[in-house]
Amino acid sequence: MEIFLKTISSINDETRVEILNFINKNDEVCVCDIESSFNMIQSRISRHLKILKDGGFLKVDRRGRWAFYSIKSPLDEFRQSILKEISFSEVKLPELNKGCKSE
Amino acid sequence: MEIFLKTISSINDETRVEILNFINKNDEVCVCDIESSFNMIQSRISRHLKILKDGGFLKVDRRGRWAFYSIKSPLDEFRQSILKEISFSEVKLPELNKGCKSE
DNA sequence: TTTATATATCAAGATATGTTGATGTATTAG
DNA sequence: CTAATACATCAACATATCTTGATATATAAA
Repeated sequence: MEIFLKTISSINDETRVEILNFINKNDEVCVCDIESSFNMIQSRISRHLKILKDGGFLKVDRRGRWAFYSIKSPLDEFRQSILKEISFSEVKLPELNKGCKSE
Repeated sequence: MEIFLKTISSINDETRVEILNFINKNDEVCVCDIESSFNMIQSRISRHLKILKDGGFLKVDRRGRWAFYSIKSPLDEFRQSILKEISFSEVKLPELNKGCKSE
């Protein structure tokens, strides 16, 4: 039950659904790209990413000073059905906007 | 998006997940049966039932002075997958306890 | 028609969650 | 080593949600 509710609460927020859909469509993105694509401050993005990760949807790969987030793989059937439902739900999908100042 | 979030928020609560699972296992129950099976006050049960109904999971059939709740039928694939996941999630399932004083 | 039962809804208080700005940590460029 | 960049976390405030007790409505029994 705990895991189920953690999964559900992680997607019980408009911003997180949009971020999850964004990552799902863009394969792998770093925090500053999400930040500039959504025009939201970094602490907000970071918090939501943590919740989505704890909800079992995302994985992180830290390379250099960046944290690259992508859909966890393999993803169980239930979370897959959620991603599918989200992609059918006309969620706002901003353009990918590279926000990092270095490389 | 609105519908998706309404669906998700309706199951983002331990009590509602338990009630939903309870109704799913018992086919059709009235409010006072849920009230006495869960040992919760009526206004609380009533509120949660409304939210689950608005979330697209339940339907009501009013007969006499009772309101009988059951799983909405037909149920779309996404909500079906949620019910399935709940039944796999070791949710507390109280005994059906008839709570109505009349008949 | 008066009363009891079944259910719904509302207001108030308690609790949980989201947003922001500040600060902490890690990595890398200079 | 110092400074800049990328990211995480925390405290404070704002907002949303849940619980309870009171009240409203509807049905049916007496």
